[in-house]
Parts: sequence; C-alpha cells; structure tokens
Amino acid sequence: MPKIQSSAAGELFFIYNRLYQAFGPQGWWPAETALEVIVGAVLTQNTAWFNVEKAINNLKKARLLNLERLSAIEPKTLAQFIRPAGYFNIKARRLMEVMKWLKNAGGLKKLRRLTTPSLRKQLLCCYGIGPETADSILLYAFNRPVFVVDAYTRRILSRYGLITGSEPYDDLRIWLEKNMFPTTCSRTRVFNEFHALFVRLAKAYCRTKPLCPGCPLESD
DNA sequence: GTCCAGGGTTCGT
DNA sequence: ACGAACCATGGA
Repeated sequence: MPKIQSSAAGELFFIYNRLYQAFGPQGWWPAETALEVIVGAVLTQNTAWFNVEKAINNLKKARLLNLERLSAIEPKTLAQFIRPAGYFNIKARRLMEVMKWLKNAGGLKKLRRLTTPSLRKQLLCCYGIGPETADSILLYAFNRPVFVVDAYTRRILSRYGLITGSEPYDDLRIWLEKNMFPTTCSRTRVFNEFHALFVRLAKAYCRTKPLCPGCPLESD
C-alpha cells in the first residue's frame, strides 16, 4: 500500500503542474484511429517508440492497419511487418489474439458501450495484454479515466517519497485515481497528460534518478 | 561492445 | 503473490 499521506493529493497536483509548466501538453496518443492506439500499445511493450513507429508505418503502407486485414493475416507474415519493434514473433501472436478478441466482441463500437471495469476485465483476459497495456488502451483508445502506472511513475513517485515503489500495480492505480481530482478539466484529460509527462520527464532527465539537479521536480 | 527503450507479460515456484 | 525467464530491434 502507498504511504498514507493526507497531503498526497496536493503533492500530486504540485508534480503535475510543475511538469505541465515545464513541458506543456504532450498530445498523446499520436495515432489516427483507436485501432492504431491498440496496436501501438502492444508493440511498445519493452520497446523504444521510435521502433514502434517504423512497425506501424510498415502496416500502414501495406494497408494492413484495419481489423479485417489484421485478423486475416498469417502470424508469420505479420511478424515480418512489425520486425523493427522487436520481439516480433511474440508480438505478432499477441496482436492476433487481440484482433481475435476485438472481432469476437463485435468491434470497437460495441465495446465502447461497456463500463470501464467490464472493459478492463475483458482486456486482461486477452493473451499479451497485462495491466499496463490494458490501461493504456482504456485511456488512450477508449478515453476512460484510468491512470496508467508504468515504471517511470513508480520511480518518480517513490523518489519523491509518496510511495515505496514496490506496491502492487492495482494498489497504485487506484490510489492515484483516488487522489487526482481536477477541478477544471476532465479526469481523462489529466490522466492522459500526467502519464505522457512522466515519460517526457524521464526522457529529458537522468533515467535512473528522475529527480536529479535541474529537473522540473527538484525542490528549490 | 554494452545498455536500454513509451521498463511488459507469462510462467514457475 | 513474488521472482525469473523470455522475447529481439536499433539508437546512444
């Protein structure tokens, strides 16, 4: 469990505002369709985004980035297209499983009617989709107010003293969702920016020590 | 050559 | 429930 701290909400807002001031809106997720978000979410597992873009481009150029074509393709063929994203054999299998699930569920339109908990449950049943990928898809493809907890979130918040860093995934997610109540804009919007800003921070400042001198979260 | 990424998921104990 | 194993490209 995260440390019980009455001021947790305040601390989180301080962090969010500092990051937003420093880096501005990040405009995630960079994709044209919900399906592209889903594909990208699987491809970026343990992989640099730069390489994911190449893989997505390959699929786009081959006009493969739609549910029909992607569910019909041979896993071995798909693997060749997504090669630049690494782990291509396993990711091909994972993508196929997700497409199978999507088709089975009657497509994105049908899925949009489900409640967030029910949608999350279904995503987690899919081979190749763990908690983080499920939440990325919920937030960025379905626009649900879900906090995506990644390794950066853990590192930065534990460095900040708000958590120990070893809390189970769902403990952190629920705790973050409970402590982030924006007044002006939607929760979905804030969770969207918050996650992207954590990544942005890690990209700009020492990966191992996110609160190094000069970073926007350094106390004065 | 080594390290690591939009640092995850699955599998075995 | 926790740790280990696994999957593989490309840029710094």
